Amino acid sequence: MAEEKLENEALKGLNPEQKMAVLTTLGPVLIVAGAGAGKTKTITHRILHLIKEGVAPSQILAITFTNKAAKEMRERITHLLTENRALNFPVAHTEVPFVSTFHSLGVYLLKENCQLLGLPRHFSIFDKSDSLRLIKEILKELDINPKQFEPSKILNIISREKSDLTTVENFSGQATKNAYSLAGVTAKVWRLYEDKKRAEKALDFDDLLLQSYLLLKKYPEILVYYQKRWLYLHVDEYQDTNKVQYMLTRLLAEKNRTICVVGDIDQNIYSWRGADIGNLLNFEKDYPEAKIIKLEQNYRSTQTIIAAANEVIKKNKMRLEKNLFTKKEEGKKITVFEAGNEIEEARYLAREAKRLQAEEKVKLSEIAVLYRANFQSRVIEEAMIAESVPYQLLGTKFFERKEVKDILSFLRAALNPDSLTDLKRIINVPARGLGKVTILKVFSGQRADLPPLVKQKVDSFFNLLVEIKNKIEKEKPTEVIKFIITGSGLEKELMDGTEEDKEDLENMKELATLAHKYNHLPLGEGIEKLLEEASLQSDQDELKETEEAVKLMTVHSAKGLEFDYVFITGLEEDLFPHQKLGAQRIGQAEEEEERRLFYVALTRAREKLYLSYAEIRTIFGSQIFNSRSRFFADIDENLLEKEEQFEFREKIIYLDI
DNA sequence: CTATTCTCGCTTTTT
DNA sequence: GCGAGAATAG
Repeated sequence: MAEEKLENEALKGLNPEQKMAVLTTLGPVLIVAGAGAGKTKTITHRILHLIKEGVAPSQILAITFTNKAAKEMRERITHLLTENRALNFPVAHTEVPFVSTFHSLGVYLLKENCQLLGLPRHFSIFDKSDSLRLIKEILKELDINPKQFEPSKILNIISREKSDLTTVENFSGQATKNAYSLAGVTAKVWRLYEDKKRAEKALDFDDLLLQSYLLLKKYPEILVYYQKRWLYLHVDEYQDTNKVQYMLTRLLAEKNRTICVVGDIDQNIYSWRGADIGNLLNFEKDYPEAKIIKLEQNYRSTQTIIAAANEVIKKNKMRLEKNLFTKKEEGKKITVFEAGNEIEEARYLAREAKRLQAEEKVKLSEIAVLYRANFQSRVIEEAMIAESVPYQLLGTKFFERKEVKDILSFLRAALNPDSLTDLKRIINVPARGLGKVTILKVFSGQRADLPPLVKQKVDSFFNLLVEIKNKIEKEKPTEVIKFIITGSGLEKELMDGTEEDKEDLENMKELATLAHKYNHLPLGEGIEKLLEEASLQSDQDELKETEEAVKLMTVHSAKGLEFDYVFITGLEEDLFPHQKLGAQRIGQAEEEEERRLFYVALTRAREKLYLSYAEIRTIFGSQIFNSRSRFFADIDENLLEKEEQFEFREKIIYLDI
């Protein structure tokens, strides 16, 4: 019986030979699978099989694309292990496979070897806005016009180069040509950026991967250590790996060659971030002895949905031939709704969701609304509120909220006194009467020369940080955060402020609540984990997972998820497929990536799809007329039905301001 | 030197 | 229609 439960859906579709290959091949395995074929499940199954065969869980490493996926996989493995204890698994229950994202793995590797790298254990992790602020500062120092050389563009180049394993040194070497070109400026800025970052004892997102790679490359004995430690490697969403991730994987796998990767080139939607499908296509070259397994049966969607998805993706030229099939029923037709504008579109979604719940007894949590760009969520939220449909917005980063970042900065600054970025952020939070000039003086070591009154204020701020540090060593994370809120005077300030202030305070308290789950860890370690989770943008949404609500998210963040009912919105030219403002027609490669993205969106649905678009959309406050997306032409008319319920076509009343 | 008001430019997608 | 920097008032 228990054996039966171990059997997973994905493997049922394989012929016995393939099944054996997945489970028993210890050498390299490449699983090429379509959407909904059970890629992640297959990895999970293989891991369990290894354990069953006597492999210690601690010798297994699995890399997933998101933290959420990692968490789910860990839970599933733990669950199945407990369930199958009766089968006499040779497992000590303290042992768990190491399941994480590449970035978490990076943090882990760098922390374990921090002394060697000259880093403190509590190194800060820069997010994009931290990096951007630093680059702006550098441009100012260099007296470079940020309009001529945009900070975000410079950061993008640096980030892409780092993902491609280019270090500052290499880049400066290449880009000596013209000091006034973008490359020249970038080289100069990048150098300073690295220096300042190092002085702050901080790493940025790309460093987590690049530095990990360089560590293993530079110290062969360390590499050997990890190769011995993780004998069995698994990588999910292999098509989305970039060069650093690929090289890191290769280093860890090249000796044992017991690597199993899973991917689908039709779902490569991160090439803008350096993801290279070549990594997947070249797997056979890297590991000539590799077994290749194709999974084409989809266990998720109805025939209608699969037919539409197949038709869409077939239009792409840069792909391997693959045809998904399903044994599920034909299913409902795809509903197309043409809205006059985005408000009407949003109202339709909200009402239809409400109708589905009332008339078809659909759980709201089984309904997802997908869109191309985050700004589209606003109108949808407003409609959900107006129609009083409970919703949950995914992807709004709780940790990116200003007030939450402030609290986190207090923690970071207390632990890492070198972190100028954090100090600058909070030295005047709440307003202590310390402005730009004072801050400049404080950080250029002129603290003693300040006017007495100002000096007193500055000193009390630094005393607060010391107090926080003491609390971290003595109290549980929840208590530390509560102390920051009260001790800093933020509570007093915000309590009798505006409605918005009170909301900010609520979010800060929410952080204290969230920190609760780290309370059981040894003192100090909890805060460390909290900061790590915050920097790596792990999902905090799970907190409200139980809530019965429609889920709103971008197509990108819907990857790997599935829902019974899926609305794909904003299907207009220039929006989906997206086209940068003012750019010329999108090229072949871009169009194909957008099409893959659309394919990902389509294949999220189990039961039914809704496609909608607006004839007029307000962007930046001005009205844009758009024609419907070219992707409609890819889908057979017979699979579609038009929404003709004109009750939704009410006149929209425009408020004059 | 700091606090407040004002204006301009902006938006893919994310670990 | 918002949020970060500049201009201006205190």
